[in-house]
Amino acid sequence: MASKLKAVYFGTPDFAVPPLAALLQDGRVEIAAVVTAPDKKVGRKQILTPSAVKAFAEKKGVKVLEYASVRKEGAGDLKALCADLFVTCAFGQILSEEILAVPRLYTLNIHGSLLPKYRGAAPIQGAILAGEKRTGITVMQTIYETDAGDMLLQRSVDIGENETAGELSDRLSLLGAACIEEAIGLILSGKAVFTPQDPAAATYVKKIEKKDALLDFSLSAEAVKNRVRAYEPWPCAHTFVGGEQLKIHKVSLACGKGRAGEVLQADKVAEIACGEGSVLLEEVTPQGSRRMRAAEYLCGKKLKKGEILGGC
RNA sequence: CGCGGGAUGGAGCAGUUCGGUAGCUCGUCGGGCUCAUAACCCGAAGGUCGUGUGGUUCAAAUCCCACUCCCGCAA
Repeated sequence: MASKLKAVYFGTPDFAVPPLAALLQDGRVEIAAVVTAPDKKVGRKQILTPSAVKAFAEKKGVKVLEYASVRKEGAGDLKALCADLFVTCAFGQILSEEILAVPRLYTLNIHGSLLPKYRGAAPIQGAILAGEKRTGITVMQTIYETDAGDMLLQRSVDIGENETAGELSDRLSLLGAACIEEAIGLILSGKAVFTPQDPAAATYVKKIEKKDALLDFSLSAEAVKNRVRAYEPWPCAHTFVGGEQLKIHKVSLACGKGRAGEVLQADKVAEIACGEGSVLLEEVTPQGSRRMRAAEYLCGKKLKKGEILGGC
């Protein structure tokens, strides 16, 4: 067998860990280095915390390169590694043409959607927001234009009716690991064929922001449910009850009628009217409290029938 | 020292401003009603009010001090 493929892995969050783990176990590949974002201050205590990928790589004894901007600082280091392959996965930074040209073979990206749909920073949330029943992983060339490179392979999965972005992300992450393995096989056997994306079918998903998670009950019940699923576990859909934030982790559909955001029932179940239909709150986190089931929340009598939720 | 909320029977909360008999909804248990029920009616049990054998006081869930744990914001 020929010498190992020398690869550099670019990734940052949890999603990028399983594919890295797969490559590290793969006898055909040698990971020369992992490139990730610098440690960030995290949590109430603002403790400097390494990225998930960095923590994993260090545990495995892999060389870690950290850059606030790999475009500006990393080109020299990366050239010196003489890599055959770059693999990017939820890296969070755009690579320059100069860096993309460094590896001897390809720069591949593992993307969490069925391209050309849901290009961009939040493909998993994008698919859920759109009410898709199916999504998947695409392995394609990383080019300067965001997620627009020619595709090497694609694998799809069903999206569960009640699946959250967090759950789907975990599954796709594992699928991504399998896909990159398969991609390595194709490359080594000389069977790699790259298919261009149809630019006309491309859609983009912007990065999710905290403010996106304030629920708008004038949308249809189904759209509200999709938002709740897409924003779980972060930034977590929420509304306001009596001036206090109420995070909403899980809802189910119902068919009540009322003004958008109106509390239709607050006795046995918490039913909120939407623009079309209604939703039953299933799991929530009141401000200053812990996550709880709707039935427990209702025991505290914080929610009153007829009240209008939303705004702040 | 980043800002803020919280800890009260098994669960979720009120009561703390202005100290004075431990309260609500739900659950549990017993009984009743019913063809039947997670529904309804009657009754009961269950709490060192986070910790300190802390301080003040005739008297502390409530005021003061210290500590522990949980959570939201911000990143």
